[in-house]
Amino acid sequence: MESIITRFPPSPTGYLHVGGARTALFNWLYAKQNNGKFILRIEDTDTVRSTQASVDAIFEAMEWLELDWDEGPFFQSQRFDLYREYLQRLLNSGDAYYCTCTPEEVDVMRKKAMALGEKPKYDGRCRERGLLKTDNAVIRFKSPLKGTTVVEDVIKGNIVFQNTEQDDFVVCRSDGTPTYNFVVVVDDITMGINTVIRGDDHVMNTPKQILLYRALKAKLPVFGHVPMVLGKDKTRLSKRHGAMSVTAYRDMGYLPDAFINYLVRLGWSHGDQEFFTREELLEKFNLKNIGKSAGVFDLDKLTALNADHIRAATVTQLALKVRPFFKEKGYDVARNDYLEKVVGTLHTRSKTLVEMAEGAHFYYRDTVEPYDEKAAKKFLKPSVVPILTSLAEKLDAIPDLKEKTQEGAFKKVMEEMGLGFGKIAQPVRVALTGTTVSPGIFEIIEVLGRDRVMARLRAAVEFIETTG
RNA sequence: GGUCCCAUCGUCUAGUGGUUUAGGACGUCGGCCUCUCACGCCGGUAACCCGGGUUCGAAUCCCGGUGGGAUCACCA
Repeated sequence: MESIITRFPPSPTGYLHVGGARTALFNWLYAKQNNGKFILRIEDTDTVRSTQASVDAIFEAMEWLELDWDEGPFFQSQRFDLYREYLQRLLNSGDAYYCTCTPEEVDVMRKKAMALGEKPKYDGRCRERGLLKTDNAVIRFKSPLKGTTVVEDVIKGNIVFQNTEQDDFVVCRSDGTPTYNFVVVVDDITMGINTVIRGDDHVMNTPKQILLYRALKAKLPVFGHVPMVLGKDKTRLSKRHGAMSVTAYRDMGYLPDAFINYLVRLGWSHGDQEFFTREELLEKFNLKNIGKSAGVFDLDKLTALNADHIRAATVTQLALKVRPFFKEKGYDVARNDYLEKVVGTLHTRSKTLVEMAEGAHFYYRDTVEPYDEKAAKKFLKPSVVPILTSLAEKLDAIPDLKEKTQEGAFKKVMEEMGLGFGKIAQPVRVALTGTTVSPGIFEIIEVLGRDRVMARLRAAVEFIETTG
């Protein structure tokens, strides 16, 4: 069997968005799991809208998602000679012709057809005129006048198009540049692409492309059109729905593996399984189980999945991923062993890396003040001064301040004061972290270390005495 | 408007004629656990778009309707 060759062909007119990332992912998974090739091709024939910044943004996003390509990136803007050659073939075989109608004239044809209640299209008036090349001529493809063109879609099944619906579309503009449907076909043929997985929005292009394949006497690839990703209001995902750029999700603290897990699961299933590692995806992904209907992008579900992936990761892996977020917050990340300890306490309680960075704040501040106003009001009252001073004393007497060794100190204070653990832990938590929400008290004390624990306990007492 | 696609809980989905009082996950609600918040655990809520067929039997097959989406360029 010939090996699978897929491609991802973004046009560099913006960042890589969610829908694009998903088709890239499907192509990548399918190629990789079949020991095939995944090719990256930049469709930059629209020189006006294409930018280098967009090309860079696409690379950046692909890198974050860890989608590597085996060939390319190819740039269509550098392949014009090839397109010209194929254009000539079409002309030579009589499958294309020059047309001198101006855009305005074609527009009139469309309007006229529309007025008659017909489908707006070019009427083919230059089709048999045998025109030669002139300055403002375009080249049109000679579309069959009858019959049907069938798209055999591996996801949607057979889709039948009447050829009468097709008009003689332009394959080469009057300025000599080739158009999209033509270059795609030439590229896919010459790059040996045999599997085309792309968005739903391309189905209407497919019959045109099939006609081109036939005229060029090339073998058809397997087509698979994946449904769109929609926003909450069921319309095409756009800026209104929040972040479009894939890298925005990186910046919001999502793990790439969680993100691809979510993207694949949106529209594809493997029974009831929700959580997939990258390796599992590579193993289990298939075209057959891709659904036919569009899916709504749901941030809550992504977040839940992200939490699962965070929990499944090791502390070492997480430390590596969260590092940039800590840096961003101004935390000193030089000491990796400390960072890992911090991450260890936040591991199962963070849904995103951003959340983790926020939760780590108190570990990296010299002082915990100013306290959260409500927390201080509720827990840092004169009545807790004896608790804090007594606990400080007892903790200080413990030579090795580990999670396990602290219990005795707390017990003694509980007995002395005749209070439950909760009554003691909360004020201590506020004293050590500044808030009422944090990891467990014992963990915090161990990670913070004796000096800072003592200083913060003392500071809290001082705070109570000066404000109280 | 023409053409094309789609249609199971709010959302992602399982389900391919009977094993289904339609299952799971996210969300949501309630409870338990507990040093706070989470996590975890337990439980509740909630769906086969409508109408006709086919069949002993339909979420599953067929037709029609409705609804949603895509696309109609010398853009990709």
